[in-house]
Amino acid sequence: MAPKGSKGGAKASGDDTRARLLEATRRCLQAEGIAGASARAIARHGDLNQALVFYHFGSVDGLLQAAARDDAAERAELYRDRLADVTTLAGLVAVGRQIHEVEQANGSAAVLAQLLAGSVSSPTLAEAIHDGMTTWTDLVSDALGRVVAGTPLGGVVPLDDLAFAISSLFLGMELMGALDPDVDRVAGLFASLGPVSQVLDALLGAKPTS
Amino acid sequence: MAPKGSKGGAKASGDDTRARLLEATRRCLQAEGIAGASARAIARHGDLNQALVFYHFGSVDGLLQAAARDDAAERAELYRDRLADVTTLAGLVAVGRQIHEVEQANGSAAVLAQLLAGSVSSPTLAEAIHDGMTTWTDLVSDALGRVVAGTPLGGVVPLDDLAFAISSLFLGMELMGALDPDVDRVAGLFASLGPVSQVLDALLGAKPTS
DNA sequence: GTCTATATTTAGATAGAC
DNA sequence: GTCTATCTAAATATAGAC
Repeated sequence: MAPKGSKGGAKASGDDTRARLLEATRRCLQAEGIAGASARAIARHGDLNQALVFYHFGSVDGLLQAAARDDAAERAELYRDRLADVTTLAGLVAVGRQIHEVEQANGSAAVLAQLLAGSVSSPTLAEAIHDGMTTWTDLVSDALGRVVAGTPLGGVVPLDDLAFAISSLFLGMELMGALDPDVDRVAGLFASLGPVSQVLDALLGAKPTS
Repeated sequence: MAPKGSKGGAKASGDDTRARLLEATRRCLQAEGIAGASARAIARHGDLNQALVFYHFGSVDGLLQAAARDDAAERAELYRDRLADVTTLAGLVAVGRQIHEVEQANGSAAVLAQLLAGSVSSPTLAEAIHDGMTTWTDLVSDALGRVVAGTPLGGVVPLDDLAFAISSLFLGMELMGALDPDVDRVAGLFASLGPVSQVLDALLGAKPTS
């Protein structure tokens, strides 16, 4: 299953190994957390050799930074289109619900939370996360702008502050929701937030366009 | 400054050491994160001997559990009265703002976030955090109940789900806000959320009692 | 209860064979 | 590029002196 032999013109070269290391990092962060994400532990999660971490990324911290940037790019890619269609609060909640479902299978918010926890002792990791976060909050901010446009809240709501809050909400929920995995509180929240958002849309006089 | 001699009838006994270890744990989690919270690192932050961790708490994980329970108790103590007075959304936002200010000086949410990050690899730590979290979310849930009572949202809003969301929001904001400590985004959010909550209170026809 | 070793394991990181 | 072997530092945890 591991493509290490010389096969045709395929590059058995390091690009594949780098990708596998990044994927192993994600899985390790989910299973063991940032405190358990050693070079050896990461390598185990991808059936790789521990030394490859340092050959390809210089250090464990370097690998974590790369994972942070890689994850951010993938996240933006995944949700850009969905968020671009949002024009109402109910629509935003619906997309949030979808994102949570993807996230459940995906675990990328859990990974991000672990990376954030690790960033307190690594300024370089903090910077890598910060960079990736802005592209994400920009997407949310644009969606919010369309939601409040033409409502009494237009001009009153600080879009970027609220985008920051919504992003934080997702992250925090993922962290707290992991406390008892039996009940999916986030799913429950979105389910009952549907009706609430419709009430609020009505109160705000929103005009759905989609 | 360290009370280690035999002084009058004061107990130079272990109670004081336990408290100092717990305080050192808080400081260490804030400065080094869960990944750097070793017995030695914690001891350094309180000018204590590394072996005391194991004598008093059995293991590093045991100390982290104790810190989680201790923090939860202190948090409930601190905010119970403030939240008990909340009857409007604007009032809730105002209290949230106060809590954030205390938190800025205090750092307890940052500590909690680190403990949560560590809980993925320690079921016992997860349980300790979970226990402390419910008393906190109960307080928020009660406050929310008073806010929506008599508004169109009464009966529509699931109080416990929303309390979960609000608690998650605080936690996530603290994590994300640490990314660039120059700008206090949380303070900015609360500042501009004041007017918004007043608009919403008006829309909901809330009748302030305080 | 507190300290000084110390035994044991695991961590990050590198050298050198292949 | 990948692997084995290895150096060094740091971790958990304990034993035993005080």
